[in-house]
Amino acid sequence: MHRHEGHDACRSGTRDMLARAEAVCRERGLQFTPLRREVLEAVVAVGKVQGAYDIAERLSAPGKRVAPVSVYRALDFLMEQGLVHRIASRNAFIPCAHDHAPGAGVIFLICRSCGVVDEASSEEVEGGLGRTLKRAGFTPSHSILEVEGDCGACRDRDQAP
Amino acid sequence: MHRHEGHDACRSGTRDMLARAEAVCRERGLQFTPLRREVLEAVVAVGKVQGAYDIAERLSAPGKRVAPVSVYRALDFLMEQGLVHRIASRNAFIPCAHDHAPGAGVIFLICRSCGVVDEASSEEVEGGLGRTLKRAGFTPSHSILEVEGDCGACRDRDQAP
DNA sequence: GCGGGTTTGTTACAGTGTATCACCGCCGCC
DNA sequence: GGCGGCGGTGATACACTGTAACAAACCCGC
Repeated sequence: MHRHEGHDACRSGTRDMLARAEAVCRERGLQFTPLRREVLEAVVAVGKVQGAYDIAERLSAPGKRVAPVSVYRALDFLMEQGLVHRIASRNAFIPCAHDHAPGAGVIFLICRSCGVVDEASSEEVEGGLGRTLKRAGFTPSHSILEVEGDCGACRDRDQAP
Repeated sequence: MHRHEGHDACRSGTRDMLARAEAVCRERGLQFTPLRREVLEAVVAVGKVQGAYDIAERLSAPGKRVAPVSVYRALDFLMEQGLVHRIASRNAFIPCAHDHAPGAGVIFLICRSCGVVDEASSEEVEGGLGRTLKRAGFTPSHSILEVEGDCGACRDRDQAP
């Protein structure tokens, strides 16, 4: 089991993220278009959960409107490439913090006060879940594990104002 | 770790469920009104995931329309009492199969072909998750764990037609 | 240049959930 | 009996989330 390097590392890079996206697309023969880049930039820049309509609004400017449907299409693409995650309990999207195995059991830690989402993983959880499903005679196709609560940073901030 | 008794037992009882609901409400000094009863009946009777609008339609009849907003209010109430669960990945609702500790880490097993939702639990998963959160410095308020896939019954049916 | 695939823009619409206000029924109180 | 409060319901309207369908633009290889 391991845990990743923290938000600073995640946030380290709009640049890193874009570089990763470009690499992924080149490698797979897919187009990393301006719209897809802008949507990814918006998701990474904010770093918190935000809805597709928030992103659309953020990308829109007087004279240049980005329709939600375009954002959805870009997000679908980015999710297929594993660059963005969808948070089901919030109908919202976040950047993928780092490369993890495509089907890996990611645990999303959603802070309800600051909206930052951390990613964790645990072989213990994953193994236990696999055994539980097997015992239940259930064949999984995919699973989501989202935890809402307070992140350490917010707790510290609230306690020492 | 344990697993519950299977769908037959869950389904055993619209009657059991209603009795439980009445008991819960009486005990807590809350009203188990006709509307709330009807909504709970509809959720239990179908047994599969269904949206609030499905329930509203099911309860409506020529001359007696039940508005979705009323269904939502009843569902909110029933969820607060732990009689109904919400499946975030489907925007849908199911009856709570049985009494589990209010905050317990329930695992939802959602069959994508028949729509039946089984509930499981695992101390291994729960313990591992707790340790992972602690290590991440994250204080959970609540979590959801939903797995989509094929239940044993559907797999058997499909393999031996 | 041309044909065929992919991407984007645009409009419209379906599905999900909430806010607001009025009304009703009930209960306790004067 | 009358009055006021309170929770529940009905009804309308609206906000938010997501998708369908079609046309136009773009790119790329031929």
